[in-house]
Amino acid sequence: MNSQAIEDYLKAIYKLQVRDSTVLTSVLASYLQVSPSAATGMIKKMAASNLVRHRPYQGVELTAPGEKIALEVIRHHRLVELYLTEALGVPWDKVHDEAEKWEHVLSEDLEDRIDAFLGYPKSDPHGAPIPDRDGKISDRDVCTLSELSTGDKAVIIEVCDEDAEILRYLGEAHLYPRTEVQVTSVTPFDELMTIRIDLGNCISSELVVGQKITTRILVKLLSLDKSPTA
Amino acid sequence: MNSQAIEDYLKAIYKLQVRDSTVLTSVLASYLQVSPSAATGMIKKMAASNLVRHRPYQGVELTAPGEKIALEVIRHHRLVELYLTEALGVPWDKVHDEAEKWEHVLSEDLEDRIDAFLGYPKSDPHGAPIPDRDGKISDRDVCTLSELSTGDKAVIIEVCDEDAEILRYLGEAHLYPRTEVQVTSVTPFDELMTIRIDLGNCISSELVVGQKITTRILVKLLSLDKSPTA
DNA sequence: TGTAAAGTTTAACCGCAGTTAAATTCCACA
DNA sequence: TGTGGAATTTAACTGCGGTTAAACTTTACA
Repeated sequence: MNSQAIEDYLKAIYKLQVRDSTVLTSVLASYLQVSPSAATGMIKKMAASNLVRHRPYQGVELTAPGEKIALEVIRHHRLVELYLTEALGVPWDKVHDEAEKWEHVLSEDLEDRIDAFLGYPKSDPHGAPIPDRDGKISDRDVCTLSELSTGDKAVIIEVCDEDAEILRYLGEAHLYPRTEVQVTSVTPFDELMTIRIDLGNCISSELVVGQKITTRILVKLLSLDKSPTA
Repeated sequence: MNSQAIEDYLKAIYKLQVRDSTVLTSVLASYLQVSPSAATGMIKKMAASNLVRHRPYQGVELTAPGEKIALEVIRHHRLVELYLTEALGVPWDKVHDEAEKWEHVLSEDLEDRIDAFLGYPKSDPHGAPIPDRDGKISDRDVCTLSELSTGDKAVIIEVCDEDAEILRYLGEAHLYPRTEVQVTSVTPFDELMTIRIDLGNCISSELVVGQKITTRILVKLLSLDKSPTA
């Protein structure tokens, strides 16, 4: 069995690899809030167990066994997040921190029971995909909200779950997964985006959001209608 | 916050104090499966934090703050045991080991949600009382099954939860909390006890049990009818 | 009442995961 | 192409919770 610390490192490397296929020690260290030397030490230990590949001074990459463990931890995390929301009504800005603790103590048996209780779900409350038992994640055709242009219509697929304050803000604005939005306008330089949010029942609201928000929302483009609304 | 290790020590001392008000280092060490010197070390650390009182070579006792923490951990443990049984259908011989892990990562918020979900229960699946939020445990008028005599009728209040094999055996025999039993006979020397078990619907079964079992079952005496059935 | 055995504590050590400080390597730029 | 600065790694150390071995109490009994 791997320690909780190693599980946290593997999960972090997995997440950081999405952006850059090789992860620098300093990036990993600051993500995990430890000193660079602590990260180096753990990297060497994990490399010795063949969980990561380490090219000194160049960065680190998961091996197949390392990625497998990372995906198991992520599966635990996301199942627990959804379970806490569905079964116990924990608000969506709190489930992440709880799941950070629970993911490390979840037995296979309990994982299966929770999975069955939830009806073998495909995504967590923030829209993040839940890997299946073999660690497979279904492909998705998404981009960030910030990549859209004026007139684009899209449906929210996923929001970043790691900042509770942002989640509370998004919740108040009804920016949940499955909510439809349309880009009304984008300002130059700051790229402030005005979006129309579909609240259902033919009601909608408008909101101006900056890149702190637009880069943390993944959407699926619905139409390519570029005609300016103005 | 106290470490998981300290929580485990406090809980262990609490349980061992039920038998003997002062707990010997060796007894604590063997209960926790660590060396006596490890126990001594932790005892000294906990004494320095005023969680226990230590009389060297004589034993250890919980202080009021130490008992408070022990009861909080026990409350977590028993709530989780019941929750896993009720909400996820985990069999009663497995919930103990799961709860040993979960009890240390349960937030106050989640504790409250689980408590409410379960309807503020008073006892866990094995019949052990759940302390309330202030650590209070309601008084019970119980004795061990081994203390009964021929002819005594009693209702099972609690069974020891720490041995999964015994729990499976008890489950097969329908020896759950709230089951009624009557002592049919007791052999001399070995004190093998024949008991009639009320299975409901006017069906009953008979079983011969030794002290390994009879000392691990807490009952409440229903009648003092001592007339031998023979 | 002296002593041996049993129980307890102390001492020296280990692995884990972190720290700071020093040494090393890499890279970009003059 | 040499060199300074930034990133990385190594070295020395810390606290935690465990270990074994040695030293020390306590106690029971001859």
